[in-house]
Amino acid sequence: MFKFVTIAPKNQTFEDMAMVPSAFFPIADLSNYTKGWTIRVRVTSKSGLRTFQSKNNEGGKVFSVELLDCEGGEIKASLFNNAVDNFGEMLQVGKCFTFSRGTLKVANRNYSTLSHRYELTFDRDAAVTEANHDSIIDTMKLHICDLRSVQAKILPANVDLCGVVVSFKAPHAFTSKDGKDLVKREIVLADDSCSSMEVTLWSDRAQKEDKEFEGNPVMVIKSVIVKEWGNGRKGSLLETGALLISPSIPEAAKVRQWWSQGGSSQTLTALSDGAFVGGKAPVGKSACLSDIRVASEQATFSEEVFSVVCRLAIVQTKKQGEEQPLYYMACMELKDGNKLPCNRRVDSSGFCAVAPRFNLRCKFSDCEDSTWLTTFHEAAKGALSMEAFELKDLEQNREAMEAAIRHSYFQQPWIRAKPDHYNGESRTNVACVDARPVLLREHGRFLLKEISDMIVASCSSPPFADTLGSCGSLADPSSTPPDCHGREQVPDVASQRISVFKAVGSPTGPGLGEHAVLQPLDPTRGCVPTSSPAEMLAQGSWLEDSSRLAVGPEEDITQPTKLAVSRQSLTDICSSAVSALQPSFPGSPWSGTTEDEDCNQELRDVFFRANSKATRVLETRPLSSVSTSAGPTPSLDGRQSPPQQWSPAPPSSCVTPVPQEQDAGRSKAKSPSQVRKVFVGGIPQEMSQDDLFTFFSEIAAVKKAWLQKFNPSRGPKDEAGVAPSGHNHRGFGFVIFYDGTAVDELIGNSPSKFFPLKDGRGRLEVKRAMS
DNA sequence: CCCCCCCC
Repeated sequence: MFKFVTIAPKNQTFEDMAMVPSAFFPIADLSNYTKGWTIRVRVTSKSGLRTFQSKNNEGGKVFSVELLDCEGGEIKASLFNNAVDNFGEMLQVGKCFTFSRGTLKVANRNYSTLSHRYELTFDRDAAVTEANHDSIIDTMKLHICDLRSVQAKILPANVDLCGVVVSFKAPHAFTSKDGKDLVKREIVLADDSCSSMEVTLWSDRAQKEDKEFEGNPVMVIKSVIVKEWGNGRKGSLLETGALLISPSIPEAAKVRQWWSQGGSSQTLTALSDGAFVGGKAPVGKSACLSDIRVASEQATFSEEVFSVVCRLAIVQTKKQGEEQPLYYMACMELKDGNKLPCNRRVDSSGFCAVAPRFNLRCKFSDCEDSTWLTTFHEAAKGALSMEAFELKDLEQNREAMEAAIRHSYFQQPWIRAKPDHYNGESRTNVACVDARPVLLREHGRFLLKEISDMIVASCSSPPFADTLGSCGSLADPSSTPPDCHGREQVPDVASQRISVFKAVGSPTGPGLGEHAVLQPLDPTRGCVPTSSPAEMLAQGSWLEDSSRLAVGPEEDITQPTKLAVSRQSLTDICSSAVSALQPSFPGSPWSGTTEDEDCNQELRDVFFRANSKATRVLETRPLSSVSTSAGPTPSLDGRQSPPQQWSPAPPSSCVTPVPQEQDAGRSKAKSPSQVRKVFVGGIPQEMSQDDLFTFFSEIAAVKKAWLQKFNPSRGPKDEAGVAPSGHNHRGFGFVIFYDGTAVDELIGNSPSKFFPLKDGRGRLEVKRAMS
C-alpha cells in the first residue's frame, strides 16, 4: 500500500556515510522512558508562530517543527516561550541540528501528522545547536499513496500524493467565518491508479504563479488531509506539508510516464464530486439503520455520514420514570468573529437573550432495525416538524407536551446520521445531524432503479440459488408450501404474477413489523393502495414501512406463507419505494399531478418487466424474529389470515386492522441484529475480513462480517489500527446473518460451538453476540 | 502550556 520514498540530499559523500550516528539517539526509539538523549536531525517543516493565553492567564508563544533523523525517524517538536526566543530564528527548514533537553509526551493524534507515538516539547532548558554534517539525513520522507487507495481510507486520512495536475483554478482570496483572510487554490491531481482528486492549496502555495501549474506538471504533496466532501473526497494540503513541483523521484517519473503514454486520454475515476443535493453537510451514503449500528459497533474514526429514509418511532420523554428535558434554554447572543448564536445553556436568570433549543434522544426505525440517535435542535426540528417554542408554550402541561411529540411519531424523515466524535475519540453514540422531508420523487426513482437492477441480477444469476439454499437449510421442509420449490424447476411464465406486499405491524413493538401480516396488493395499478399513516393509527395499527416486493405466482401469496429468506437488499429497496410512490401519501409531490401518473408508470414498468422474465423473488427476512420456522405466518390472534382476493381493493379496506400488540413496549426483546449476530473467536491473524465472510457464507447467508481491530486511539497512530507487533486484528470478530435461524442452527442452545479451519490451523469459536 | 488543518 505505502511506497516508501526518501529524498537524499545531493553530494552525499563516503565520509558522511561512514559517520557513525551512534552518539545520537534514534528518533524512532524515543519514548518517555528515554533519558539523557540527544538527537541529530533535519528540520523538514516549520509552523508559524502562535501566541496564546494560557489558563493561568499568562501569555505564551509556540511554534512547532517536524524533525527527521538519518534512520528515517520522524517526530514533531513544539518550542515554547524561551525556546522560541533562543532558537526561533535559527531553526529553518532544510537545516540540521542537534536537540536535547526536551520533554517527551504522548502525541495528540489530532494535531500531529507523523506516526510517532510521542512528541517533543522544548522550553527554557532546551539545547539546540546547528549541525554541519547533515548530508546523511534525507531532506524529506514521503509515504506516497496512490489515489485509488485514498478512496478506501478511513477518514480523515493524512496522505502524501504524487500526481499530475490535470486542472487548476485561479487563486481565490476570501475571509473565513472566523475572520481570517485566506487564499486558496484548488487543483485536481491524477495518478496512474487512474483516479483523480481535488486538493486545496493555501496561502503562498496557492499564490504560486499559474505557469507553475500549467502543462500538467507532476507534483508531490506531502501531508494532505483527506475528508468527505459532498458526495466524494477532497484533500487539503496542511501548513506543515510540502509541495514539490516536478521532483526527481521515481514516483514522479512513473506518473509522468503513465500520463504521457496514454494516461492523459484515459477515463479517470473522480474521488471528488462537490455536488450537493442541498444543505451544507455531506449527503452521506445511502444506508439502512443496521449499517449505522454496525458502524457504531466498530468504533472507528470514520467520519462517514449515513443517509437513511426511516421513521421517527419514539422520542425519549422519560428515562427510568423520570421526565426528561426535551429542550434547554440557550444563549442567542452572536459569537464574536462569526455570526452564529453561541447556543450555550444559560440559567433561569438568563443574562442574555434566550430561546428554547431541542435536545432529544429519538428512536428511528426502518425496515430492518431501530436505533436511538442523539438529535439536537436543527435535526429535531426536522424530525418532529415542530419548533422548540411550540413545545415550550406547553411547559405548564407535561402531558400536552408529550402528546405534541407523539403527534410526530411515524413521520418519515430523511435523516443523516454520523458517529459522534469527542476530542477525536470515537464514541458509540451516533447523532442525527439533519432531518428533512424525503425527496419523494428522487428517492422513489432511486429505489426503482435498485428494484430494476435486482430483478436483472436475479434473472441473470441462477434464480434463487441462494434462496433455495437458505430455504433448504433454514426452513422446516414439512411446513414449506409444496409448490414453493416445485415451481422453480419449470417456470410457467404466463402464470407468474407479481405481488406487492406490505407488512402491517404495530409501531410500538421491538423491531417494528414483527407479527406482520401480509397483504397482497394490487400490482396492476403499479402502486399500493393504502391508508395514510394517520388512518392507520386511528385503526390502532400502522402500515409499517417494511413493505416487501414479492414476485411470484399468485397462489404462493394468497396463502399468507412465511416466505423464504433471500436477498437482503430486496428488503432495503422496498422499505420506502412504495410509500415514496404512493399518490395518496400526504404531502407527496406527486399527489394530484401528472407526475403522479408518471411515477406509477415507472413502477408498472419495473413490475411488468420483472413479470415478463418470470422472476420469482421471495421475501427476504423472517417477518417475525420471534417465530422463525417456515410455514404460515400467524396473524396476531393466532389464526391464519384468510386467502386474499386478487383484486384492487379500495384504499381503506386493503389493510387488515391489527390490534395493538399486547406486549407493546417490552424492553428486553433483542433487536433484529442481535438475534442474527455471533461472536467469533480464535481467528488467526492471516484470516482477513473477507475470509471470515466467506467462511460463514458457506454455512448461511451472511449480511456483514468484520474483524475487531485494535483501537487506534490506544496505540501508535496507525489508521488501519494495526498493533505494533504487526497484528492485524484482535483475534476475534462478529458476523451478522440475514436470518436469526442461522444462529440457532449454528449454536443451538450451547454456549459456543467450534468450527475447524480447513487448513488445519486451529478452529473458530462461535458464540451468540452479547449485544 | 497550543493548534484543533482553514473555504466552498
